[in-house]
Amino acid sequence: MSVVTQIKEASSRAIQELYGIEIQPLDILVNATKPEFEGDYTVVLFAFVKQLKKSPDALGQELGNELVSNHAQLFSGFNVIKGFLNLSIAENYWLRFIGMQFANEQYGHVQPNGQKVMVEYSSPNTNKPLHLGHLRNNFLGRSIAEILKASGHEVVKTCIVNDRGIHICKSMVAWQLFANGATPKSTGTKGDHFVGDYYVKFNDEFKKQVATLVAEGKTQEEAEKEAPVMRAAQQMLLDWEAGKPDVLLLWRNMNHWVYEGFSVTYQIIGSDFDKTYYESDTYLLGKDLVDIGLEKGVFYQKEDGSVWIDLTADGLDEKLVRRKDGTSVYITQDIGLAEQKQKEFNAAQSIYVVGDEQNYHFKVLKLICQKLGLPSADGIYHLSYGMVELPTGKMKSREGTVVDADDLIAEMVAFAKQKTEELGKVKDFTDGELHELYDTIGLGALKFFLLRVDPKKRMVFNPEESIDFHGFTGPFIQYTHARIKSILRKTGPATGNRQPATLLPLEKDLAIHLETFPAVLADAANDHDPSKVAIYVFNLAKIFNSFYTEHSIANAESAEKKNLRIQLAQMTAQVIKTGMSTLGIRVPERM
RNA sequence: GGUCCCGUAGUUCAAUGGAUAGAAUAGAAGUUUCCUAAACUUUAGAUACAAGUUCGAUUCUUGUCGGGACCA
Repeated sequence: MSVVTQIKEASSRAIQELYGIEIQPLDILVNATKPEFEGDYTVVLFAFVKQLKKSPDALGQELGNELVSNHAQLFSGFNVIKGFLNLSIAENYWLRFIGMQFANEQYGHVQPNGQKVMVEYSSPNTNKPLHLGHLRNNFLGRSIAEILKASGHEVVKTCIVNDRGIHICKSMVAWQLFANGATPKSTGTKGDHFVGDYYVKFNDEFKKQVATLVAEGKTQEEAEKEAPVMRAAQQMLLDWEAGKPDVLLLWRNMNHWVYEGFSVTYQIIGSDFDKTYYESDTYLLGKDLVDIGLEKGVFYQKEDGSVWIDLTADGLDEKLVRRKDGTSVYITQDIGLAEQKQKEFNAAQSIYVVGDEQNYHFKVLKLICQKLGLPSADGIYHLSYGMVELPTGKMKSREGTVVDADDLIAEMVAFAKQKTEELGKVKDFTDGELHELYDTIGLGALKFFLLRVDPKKRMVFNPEESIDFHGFTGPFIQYTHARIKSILRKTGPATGNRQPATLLPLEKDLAIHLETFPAVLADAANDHDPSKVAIYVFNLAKIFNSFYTEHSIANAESAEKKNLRIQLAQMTAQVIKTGMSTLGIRVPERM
């Protein structure tokens, strides 16, 4: 049990003992004590002074006495300042903690709790390659899956591929017009980029045709409707729905090229899925649910035959669920897919990693599922993340300001190579080891940059400044790990039974910080927020670096000190490794 | 027009209603006969504005201004 939890529970019991009043441990606020005061953890008393009819000072003294006398192995003393009860944790407690955990490779992992969680992420369109925004999605999805696993959940990772619709038809039309039978192979192009290029060509041609039509006297709107390439794309979609063999063949080919390209990128960034759904298989789902909803009175039919749900009582609008021509809409498919996933996996929780422009959509989706009585409805959670913007503003594919995922990764890796060569610390590495190191550092920097921010918030990516390996970055943490490993190679491992009697302040800081790791992971899992782990691991590395410059490990004052410091170093490396792995980031042995 | 989100150092990010608002970076000044200087130490710098709620507000409420998203 964590120290903070122990303090909360002990305080709750003490208040019960002293005053006969029940206060839940969860309602007791415990913070790390500010550095300018004496103590390690602080109980904030203001919240109870009214209820207990005590002055903050008297309450602090009484509670402090009660806690210290009943838990001598945990607390070594206390002081009260204003309404704050500052508790000092016994040094022995930290020493015991380090002695018990320093070699535990599973430290931070929780025993399986039998709860199954689905994480749907990535979810690309098949008409263009991945960009920076997709990377945030992929890193978040992968990371939250790892964090949930570490928290004892069984995780099923899924992906829904948007492989049908007007967007892919546009690429298909352009390919027919301009490709002359070219393929990714014949042109030496990565498949997703190849198809994306035709999507761009379509738009260029479309613009040209619209301009011509406008020059001939059409309105903009008419021109956009009548442009031959647009008509062709729409016809293509109808033909696809009708199952025209040559259209289906082309569609399969182009999607296949895209998947080949994606799989290369996924391999590099570490995205994988237990189950991939394709919209071409799922887009008709949910139709039967509309009828069921009508029967149940959840939905209603308008005179024109269209079917709606009235969500005004829940503070939302009325929402269309089936058009008057009987075709279903986006949300209907999602309800159908939610039902199918539930039948297939029966997960308690279903997390959708999707951008915040769909906040409303997911509110509606969850509400409708609840009203339809789907068993999985309450477990729907939209892990909503903000857009990644450039210093110049939004990325716009039309203006060519989109940051391509493959390009960016290549740049990061190249920068890692350049920096590594400048420093010249790993000249004895083989070519294979070097490439692995560059990948580790370059991708580590990129992943850390995108994960260190609260997912909900929009963030700015500055291509020049964001490629930085100093400070609050992945490589900073990787470097700390490598340095620890280098020490451990020289000192050999710690033994369990030799420890000094006391701790220096920097040693204690490390121990305290290491002790909170499981709580941080639990917090990150609860809030679906990998940034908490990122911030934690960064702080741990920083504390270690201060400790490292101040105190020698290999040449410590005594054999006991040396052993303790090796234990601390070993455990720090372990927690960095575990923490970074939940972010999908590897840490090198040397760099 | 309606609904929702966001405004914190020059910049990029922190801060479950709690003590003097933390980091990083950019700026200034230092640290290498000693475990990897991709490091460490010191220094300066911010809650958009105005009310309210209370022992206490970056956090909650209302309004203003600014930015963004969604729904037609």
